[in-house]
Amino acid sequence: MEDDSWVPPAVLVAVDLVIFTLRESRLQVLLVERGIDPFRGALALPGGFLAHPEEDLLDTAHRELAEEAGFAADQLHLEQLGVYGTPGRDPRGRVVSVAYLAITPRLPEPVAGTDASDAWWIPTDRALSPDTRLAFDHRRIVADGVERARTKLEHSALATAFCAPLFTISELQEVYEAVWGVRLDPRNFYRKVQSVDGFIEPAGPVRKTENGRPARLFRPGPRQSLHPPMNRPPATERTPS
Amino acid sequence: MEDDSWVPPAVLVAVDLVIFTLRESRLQVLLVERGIDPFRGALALPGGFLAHPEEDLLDTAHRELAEEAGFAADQLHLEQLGVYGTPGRDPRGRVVSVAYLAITPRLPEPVAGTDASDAWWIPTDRALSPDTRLAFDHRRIVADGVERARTKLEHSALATAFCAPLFTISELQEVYEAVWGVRLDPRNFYRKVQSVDGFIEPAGPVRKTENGRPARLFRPGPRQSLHPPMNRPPATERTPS
DNA sequence: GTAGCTTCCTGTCAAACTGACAGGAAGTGC
DNA sequence: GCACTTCCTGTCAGTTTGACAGGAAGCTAC
Repeated sequence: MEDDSWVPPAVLVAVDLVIFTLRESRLQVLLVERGIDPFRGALALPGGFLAHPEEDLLDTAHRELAEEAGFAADQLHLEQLGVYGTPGRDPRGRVVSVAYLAITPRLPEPVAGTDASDAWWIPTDRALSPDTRLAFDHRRIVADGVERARTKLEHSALATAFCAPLFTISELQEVYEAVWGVRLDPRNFYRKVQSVDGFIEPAGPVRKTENGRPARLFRPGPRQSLHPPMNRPPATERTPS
Repeated sequence: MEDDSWVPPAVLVAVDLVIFTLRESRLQVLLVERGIDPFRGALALPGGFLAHPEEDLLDTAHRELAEEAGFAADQLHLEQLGVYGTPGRDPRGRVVSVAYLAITPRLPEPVAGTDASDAWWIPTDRALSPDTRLAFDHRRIVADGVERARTKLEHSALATAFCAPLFTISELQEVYEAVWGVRLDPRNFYRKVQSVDGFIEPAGPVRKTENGRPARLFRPGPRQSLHPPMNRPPATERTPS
């Protein structure tokens, strides 16, 4: 500060994406196999550096989302997760990475026509298990993403981002059960979810078939924050069998 | 990506601090008057660039905290708030700023012996009012900080960070009332706050005098997350007279 | 000392919410 | 038709919430 000729140091800024979806009733995250060093062969979050010095961070996230996973901007939830800038987290040099949390409904095909062709949906509990090797500090970032999703489910309408535009109440319950790793009583869930003011609203008299009695369809309501919040049961912390 | 000679762009990384405290029963934020262009004379959050290319972000935050406000590392709560990297937010060039949220108990002297001598505690509602000119996008950052504090008060023990090591229940209530901008019933607050498991614990038979009947003292409990959460009343959104 | 003031703390009560559970409604396949 | 599925409505006891009464324990004024 005292030295007028002092110039602040410049660092590389990257964007990493934690993309969540629900598949086979489990919370899964999109990971790519790295084709280059460092961490060649390890799994990593999709992401990359700013394309040019004036690219907005959110634009970078959207661009990577399209390039690496083929997602259009408007079909998913996207929010900032945090910054990860510990020196030494990237062996190539100082890289500050901005992590974004993206949530998408289950898509017809896993990952189609992507730039990084070696991309897979991995259940989060497997991604976080000790014997899965993740590049950089991406294990921590995934863990933070899971934690964020868990708490946001309590007092925001985030769960609907996992669902198609129209969904049934049991589909919504499936989201809560998968992310929280708990079983919920369908009847109490049914009552609760409809009593929270602008959470979900009925979508016409339309119905839908599968196996049993047809279920009513709902769409996301206007409310983003839930009052009163959804009640997370005292953590059995076991994935529902 | 296709061009092997492509080099990712480097940008400047700064750290900004949203430092909250409680003074005169109001939530206040520490702002400094800028002595240099751009935004000379406007109010801004304390902060600065990385001192050297290998400085950790959290270290930068602690260093600025000490330099600009004279706070030691261990006497306050510090957490990451978010990243602000819109191109054009700093007229001098591309700057990506990492905002940290700091919370400190009320201190004997406002701001003593600081580097930036023109620092003041400003009530947040005044800082956010239209006729206060804040530098850069700091208005947005302060607003995000307030919002973060409000929601974290609901389901974390953050409120105790505003208090001295030992505090009374009414002091704790004062925090909730100031940050939420609501009046709470002391009797219900008293009951609720003690029923939440590890939130606060009694600190000896010690007492303390002021004006009326002496109050029992408490210290922060081990629990960081509150189950069940504190209940935020349906937003009158008026500061308590 | 007592009256009057302050703030702190305990207790009560009705309304609302929660968790556990019974059982009927509306589809499917056989 | 029957068995089986899932969806939806209801009941009921235990807990939590919000509103409020009133006593306890300090201070100051007289």
